[in-house]
Amino acid sequence: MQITIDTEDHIPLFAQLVSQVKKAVLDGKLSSGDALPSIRQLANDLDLNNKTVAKAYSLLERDEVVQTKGYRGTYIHPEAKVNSAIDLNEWALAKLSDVTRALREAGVTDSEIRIAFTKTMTNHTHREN
Amino acid sequence: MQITIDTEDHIPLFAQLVSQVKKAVLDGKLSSGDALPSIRQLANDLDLNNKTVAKAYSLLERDEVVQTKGYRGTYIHPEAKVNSAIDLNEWALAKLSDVTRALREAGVTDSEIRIAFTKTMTNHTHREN
DNA sequence: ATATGTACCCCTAGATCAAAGGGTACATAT
DNA sequence: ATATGTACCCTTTGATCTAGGGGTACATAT
Repeated sequence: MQITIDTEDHIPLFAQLVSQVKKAVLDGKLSSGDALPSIRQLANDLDLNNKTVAKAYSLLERDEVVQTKGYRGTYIHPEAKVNSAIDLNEWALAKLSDVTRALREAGVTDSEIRIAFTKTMTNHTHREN
Repeated sequence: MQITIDTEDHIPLFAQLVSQVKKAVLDGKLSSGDALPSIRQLANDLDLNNKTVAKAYSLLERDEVVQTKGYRGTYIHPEAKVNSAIDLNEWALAKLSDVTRALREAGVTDSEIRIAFTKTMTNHTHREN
């Protein structure tokens, strides 16, 4: 498969990787069971840092577009085609948009909304990347 | 009425003002129709900036704890006692907490939640303080 | 030995924001 | 003239976040 990264682009590198893999799946250029290059391999080829590629891969795994088989490498997920069409982030955006609109209509200040938001994010026993 | 401000406290000055006025209303020390000191007057007494006091007053007005009558000054709102018990910010906190919990359970990253949040806040044609 | 994904630690460079203050100006009414 | 709330302008301080990188280590299996 072909992956091109534009370092000049304003879109984060890991995000470019993620969407390119998803696009390749939707276009049929990658299908269930296909092997992806290893993290270190791809990082080397594209002249990216390991962690940038690792981040993209872990996001793809969470979206079930990719399956990691430990030391055996990373492969396209059986349900990849379906899952590539689902955009978790857009759903999150919609959900948050609903709430903030309701809060604003109730007279809550933007500033207050932000403060309440960061409070929920810091209190809520955080881990994650 | 008595208002004491603790500059050393981690709680914002305007927030201290707001909660002290609400508390005074709940305790019956201030009741409907009572006049509050003017913004400039109170700022001078407490050695605060005008804008800090003005911010507190405008929040109190939004919460309908206080009523501003233009050049005639600021007075306690008829419904002040009821409205002093309502905490808009806690409600906002609860609402946001619900959504972020749902998003997290769906596998959305904290980072992604934050990004989606700021997107809703910036896109949504903002004004406000 | 070597390669796999993964999990930590630290760091930098930007951006954005809250809180508070400083200043100036305005219409309104006394 | 004076006082009222209000609406702008701009600034500083400190905090927090993203994206990205650097490094090191680990268990697993070939």
